[in-house]
Amino acid sequence: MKRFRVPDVVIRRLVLYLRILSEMDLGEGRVYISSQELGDRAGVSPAQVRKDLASFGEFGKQGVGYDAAYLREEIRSILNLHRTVNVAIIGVGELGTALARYVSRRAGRERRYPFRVAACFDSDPEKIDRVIEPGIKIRPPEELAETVERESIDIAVITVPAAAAQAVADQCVKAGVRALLNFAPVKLFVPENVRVHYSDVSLELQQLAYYLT
Amino acid sequence: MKRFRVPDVVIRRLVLYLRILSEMDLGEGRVYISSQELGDRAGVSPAQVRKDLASFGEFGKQGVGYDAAYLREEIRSILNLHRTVNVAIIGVGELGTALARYVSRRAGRERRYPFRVAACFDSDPEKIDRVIEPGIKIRPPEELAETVERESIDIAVITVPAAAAQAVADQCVKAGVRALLNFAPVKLFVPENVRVHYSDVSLELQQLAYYLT
DNA sequence: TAGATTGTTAATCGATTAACAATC
DNA sequence: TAGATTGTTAATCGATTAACAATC
Repeated sequence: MKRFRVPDVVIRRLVLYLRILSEMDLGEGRVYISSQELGDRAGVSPAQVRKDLASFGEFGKQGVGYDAAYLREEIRSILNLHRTVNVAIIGVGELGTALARYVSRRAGRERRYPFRVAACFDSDPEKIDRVIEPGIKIRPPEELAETVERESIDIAVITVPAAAAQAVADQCVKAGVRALLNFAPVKLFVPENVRVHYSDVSLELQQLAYYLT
Repeated sequence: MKRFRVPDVVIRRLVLYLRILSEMDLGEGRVYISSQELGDRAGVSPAQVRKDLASFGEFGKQGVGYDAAYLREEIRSILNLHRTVNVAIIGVGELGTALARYVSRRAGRERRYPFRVAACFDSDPEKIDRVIEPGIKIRPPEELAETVERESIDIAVITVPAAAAQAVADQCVKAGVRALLNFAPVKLFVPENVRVHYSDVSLELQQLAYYLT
């Protein structure tokens, strides 16, 4: 599978499909879902659904549709969600705290939620050793490199002030982290083998403002 | 300006250009910036920059570039950011609180930041009347409609649990809100004259997981 | 003037949609 | 079998890039 490079936007929709399949109640027997229905629920065309899935293999039966439970597990595999994904949160302000708790609580609740908050960091000496959630203690930035190594950190979530974000990103990259989720309102410059996603409230608000009136 | 429909992705980049121009130090005299430099800083090609701007008019001088301060104000106008944009936050858990404080503090600090947290809502009776930031008191959901009207709410930020998000969106739409920023991990179905943007941490983490290995 | 950079058109690239043979 | 739906190819659509005349 994945003979060719698959566009980002396809991966994004795969996550949506997985979510829909995970929320479906698959009580008794085999449940099939058509590209039409999956598309309706995800807000995309049936052709899009079929094409997206076809990037990775043949998962359906003509005339019948897709076995929901089977497709769900196939997508989980494609997305690397069958193993634990270790996350570090850098910057434990209000947002960082909220995210750390959200992710760790959800992991505690849902058996299939693969993300684990493996570490949290803050540069404020006052906060070091504070426990923000059972099992999650705030560490100082000096311990970043060794922790990334020891805990096999896969993704660093950056929730520090904008002015500090690039330096934090540099440290993460140096420590070997290959995926960043940046909440600071700045573009991060990283080597091309490192992937950065952004979550930027101010940007969203500013974009939405355009569509007013 | 805006003779034709401008793609969403252009508006998104306009926000980036605005941010870069706003962060530039425009001390003395006229400062010019070329599409090359603006593009470098925003991470897009110079041709892209010129084409994006050309959707709205002619802002540059051949052989010279763009007057940074002038372009900044033009983009601000295009994006509707010259007037106050009123925001309501629905759901004042940890994330909602963090966002309310972030936006209102930034508005207090930056003279040109146009967003105002005009109201906050939560359905928990315990939280009603609690003040989360000077001038921002939590209101009960029953007051949503009248508040949207009275405060001219432009954008509703939805930070309620996933199970409640669609109902909240319906209420917002009914109350006349035309733009939503949804943090709950669900697709919202709204009339087509209402715009929804999403900020979805779990989705981003799941998408990033794909690129590991 | 000469050099630089815009605004714009044409060419390219890539993603979405339509359509239908294959087949369950 | 007949009806339904997939997987896939071709057609369409739209966005990005390249190139260059206009012009500061």
